Amino acid sequence: MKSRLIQASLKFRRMAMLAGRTSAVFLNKEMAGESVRLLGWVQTRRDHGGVIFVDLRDRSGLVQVVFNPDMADNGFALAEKLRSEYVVEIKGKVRLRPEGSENPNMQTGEIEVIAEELKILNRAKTPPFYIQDNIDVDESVRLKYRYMDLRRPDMLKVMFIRHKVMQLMRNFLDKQGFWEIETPILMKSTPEGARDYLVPSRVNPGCFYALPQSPQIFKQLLMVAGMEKYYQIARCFRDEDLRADRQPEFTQLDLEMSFIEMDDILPLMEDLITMIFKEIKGIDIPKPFPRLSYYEAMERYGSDKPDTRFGMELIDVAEVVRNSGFKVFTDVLAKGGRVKGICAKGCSNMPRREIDALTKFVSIYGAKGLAYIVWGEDGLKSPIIKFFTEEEINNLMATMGAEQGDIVFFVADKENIVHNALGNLRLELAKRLGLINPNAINCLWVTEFPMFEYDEEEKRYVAMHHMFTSPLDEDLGILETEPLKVRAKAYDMVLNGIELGGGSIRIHRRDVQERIFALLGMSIEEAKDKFGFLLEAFDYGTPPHGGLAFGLDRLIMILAGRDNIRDVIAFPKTQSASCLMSQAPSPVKKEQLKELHIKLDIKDKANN
RNA sequence: GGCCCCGUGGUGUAGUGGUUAACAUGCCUGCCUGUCACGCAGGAGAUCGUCGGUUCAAAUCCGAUCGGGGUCGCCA
Repeated sequence: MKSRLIQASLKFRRMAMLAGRTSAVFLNKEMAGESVRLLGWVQTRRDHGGVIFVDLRDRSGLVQVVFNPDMADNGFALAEKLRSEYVVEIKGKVRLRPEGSENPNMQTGEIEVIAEELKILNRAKTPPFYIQDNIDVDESVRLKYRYMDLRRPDMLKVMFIRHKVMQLMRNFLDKQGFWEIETPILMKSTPEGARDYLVPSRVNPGCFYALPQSPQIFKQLLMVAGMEKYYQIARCFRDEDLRADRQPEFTQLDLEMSFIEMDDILPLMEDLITMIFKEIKGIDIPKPFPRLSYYEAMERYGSDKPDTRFGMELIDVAEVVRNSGFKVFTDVLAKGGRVKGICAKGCSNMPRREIDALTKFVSIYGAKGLAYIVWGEDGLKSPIIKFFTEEEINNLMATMGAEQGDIVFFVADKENIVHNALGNLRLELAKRLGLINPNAINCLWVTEFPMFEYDEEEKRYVAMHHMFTSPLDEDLGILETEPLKVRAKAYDMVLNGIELGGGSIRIHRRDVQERIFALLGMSIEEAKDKFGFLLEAFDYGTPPHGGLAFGLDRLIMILAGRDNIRDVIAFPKTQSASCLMSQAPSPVKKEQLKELHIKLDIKDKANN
């Protein structure tokens, strides 16, 4: 990875030179004897009484500056006053370090700068934590002093990668004929999907804008508008609970194209992503990416974003156990549920308490139990073995592909619970057993998502992707009769089990769109109220179109080898959606609320 | 909204009923001409997140609350 990144960073070093300033890591042996002007922060000061060493840090790296007592203008006395994070300007000469005092651990360790002039541009309070990599500091402290945290080389590197990726995307899409077009941040609240962030309108009392969950509707309107190829690096807002890979505001590479089908857009997106991995990491990802149907992904991996860097697939054992004497399994099957298992290779010596822990683990996902059979050195051991005949057991172990030394685990329940529980158990076991090669990059597409899911709470169908997603042509006939079987022209790109992006081919015919609205239990009037402008637009010559959006933060997270997206966002929010640095959100003055015609209805907390 | 983990000098930790609240690092002062996590000597720095309870006695036990993280639900 380094070569390309360093090549790229050379550019900003040249820029620095133009400003009459030299970046720290630009200095090298060949520059010995040259006069330079350095600007940056004091990393460390080592005061030996008669000589002072200062490691000067700028965005590019570190260089050692030497202060001797014979400096002009009292420079040495000034150097004695230097402290960590002071901002300084140093003029001096580059020279090779005396023999034996080179520092091979430092990129500029062969040289040093003899200071001739020192100017303290600004002093600094003692930093709350070290400005260096691999610090062990509570994240809340880092977030409170984010501007300090970002000075750390690790964080600078992440920000640089992020910048580069955005430039690569823009270049790539520009060359492909995409136009970068901005869409409104203040827009109309729409039903479905995530909870909106609302913004009150002062001039329209009682009315609210919503911040976009994504530019979805506008990008479709841009297709109606004949832009043909649009993209935007767009900020999106969703007022839902946070996770390690979810922030209330996040960034998407959003794009849309006219006159395309799935087979036009998927290869193009593969080109984009593989190019980025090549440029940033020097990794070649083979194309085309494998495609898995949603059905296959769920059946084999129990997930719509399968991590296929390892096997341990889910295996259906319904036919083997259907007529057995084990009521837990047979009852579930009789009620239309599923019984599936996974085989953990070489785990037969797993201690009982660990198996109990796994049982607890699957209960998180609603599984009522975790059946298991251990195939140890002295044969099979299991609390459930007594319910089966020998033939059934042999059959079961054969179906599971189990051998001596393995454990097989089973979950019996409703289909979604079985898949969710085993899918996550599979990942958990892989993590514990170290089955995942951390350097592997594994990309695939999941396609043929169902159009609808049934929402038990609302007692109606809801769109799985969104309500503008086109059904597969061959499934249009069963739209009203068997809606749950209708598949969508929707696709997700999955990278190492992380959903990187997703999109769909959109409905461009009004009649189909109205049938979808009807199925979602939305009357024409309601649809007109919510999306009238879009429906109306569709009447004026809408081209077939489709698109996709990538989660930029997640992509950067993977590229930078991080395990949460806070680390790749300059100023992220905490799990409670607040900013520890700026203290947002915060109460506002009564007058501000009054102007907005808003009265608060909360208990006692912060009621102005 | 549920479950789990965490909260002690600036930072990271130790301390599981009675301690002068310990250690490392950082910080301050002095000394030191080749260090690079410089070294040496000395010093300052903590109402143990907050509130309440139990107890003769609480950093320690209990309850609540606040803050941070993970996760389920939720969210593409």
